[in-house]
Amino acid sequence: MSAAPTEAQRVARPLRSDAAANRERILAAATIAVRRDGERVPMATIAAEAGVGIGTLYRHYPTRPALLAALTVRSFNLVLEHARATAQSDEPAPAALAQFFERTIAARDELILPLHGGPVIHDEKIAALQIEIRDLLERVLARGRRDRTIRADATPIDIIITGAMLAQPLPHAPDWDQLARRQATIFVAGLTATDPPTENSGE
Amino acid sequence: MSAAPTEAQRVARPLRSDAAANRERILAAATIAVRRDGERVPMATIAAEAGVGIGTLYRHYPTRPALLAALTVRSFNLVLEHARATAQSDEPAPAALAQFFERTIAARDELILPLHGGPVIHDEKIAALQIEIRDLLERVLARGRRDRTIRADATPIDIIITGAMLAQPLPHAPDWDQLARRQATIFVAGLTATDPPTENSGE
DNA sequence: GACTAAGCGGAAGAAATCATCCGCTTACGA
DNA sequence: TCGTAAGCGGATGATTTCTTCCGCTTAGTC
Repeated sequence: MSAAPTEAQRVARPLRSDAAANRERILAAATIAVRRDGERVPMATIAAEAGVGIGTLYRHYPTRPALLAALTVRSFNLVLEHARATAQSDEPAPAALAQFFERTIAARDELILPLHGGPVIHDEKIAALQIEIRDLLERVLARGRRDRTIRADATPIDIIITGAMLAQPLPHAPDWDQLARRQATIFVAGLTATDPPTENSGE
Repeated sequence: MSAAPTEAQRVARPLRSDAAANRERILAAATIAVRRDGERVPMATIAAEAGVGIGTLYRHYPTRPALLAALTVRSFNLVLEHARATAQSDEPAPAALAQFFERTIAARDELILPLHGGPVIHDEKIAALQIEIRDLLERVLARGRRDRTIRADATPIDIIITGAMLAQPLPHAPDWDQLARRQATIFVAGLTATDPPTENSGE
């Protein structure tokens, strides 16, 4: 035991450069393939399109769920950055949220978000990211509620779900970009508080 | 040729009663299975859950796309009924659209709508149904535009896409019902014209 | 009740996909 | 430059899934 390098040393060893590059190519190819063919796209297809052998793919991601989890983590990390920018924005809350949707739409080619049916991915990292995103968005919504620019019943989940929907691959709609932007605009308009809530009794 | 029954006679022959019942069970089981496991759920699973042999499944729907097309046709037919009811409603346009979404959410366990990624289904019947639904919704929107209750840039595609999103299976959200209804409410609020458009110049 | 064509079911061969294993190659530290 | 451990790749056996085929059953008819 004492002769071996410590755990920390072994864990800290960085990937060899070719391995790191391959990992990146696999993630990029997998993102495209999954968006195009769905989450059951054959592993061999992903490997071929990444330009690596099937063995290499399986070494980096030993199972399909592991690969899908990696794609999802990467996607939520991107969304998290957007949420951070949104939370730090000085704009009024509705404009900040509109920017959040706009960023999500712009980045949608990179995003694999588990909205569609299929096996759910259980992963601690993903759960943690979701919570962090939720909290950031809640902060924006709370600010909007305080200055009466956001309706009282809106929750961060509403924002996340709508964002995920806007990021879905929609093969049939060539003008999906324009469509998505209008959907976002309409939704943000709906989030905006219509009236100062003088009438306090909910239904 | 002259000795054989005419085409019309053969085409018109109704299904034997057990065959009709099996077809119905297959469609019901397939709807549940596809919503639960995704569109690549094994045909054998569907057959088993329908309580029929695999051979029976394949006779009714000789390929997976044929089965998926049947599910989609059935779903769009349901949506078409909702669209008809919406078009005939005397309510103001926003309330009528809210009802449309409410009906879609209530029926979502029956709906297989091709929003998620995966192979697109090309089918004449489906295309025709989509057009019919679109035209009905356009009528409602036009009415709303005329009396200034619906924003000018909303299109029927916006309504259909949002409806399809609300009908998606979302495995992780146990309170998806409540969530979906709030999403619909927010979206309808966004559809509502904010101001009489006295200011006519666009941005 | 008996006949017949429609329909059923599931065994089985074909095809696709998964996931491993190990000999070869290469990055990188000395 | 050399040594070596990390990494690569694809052939391959196992597994899953597809789809056909045909003998048996049954609804509908006379």
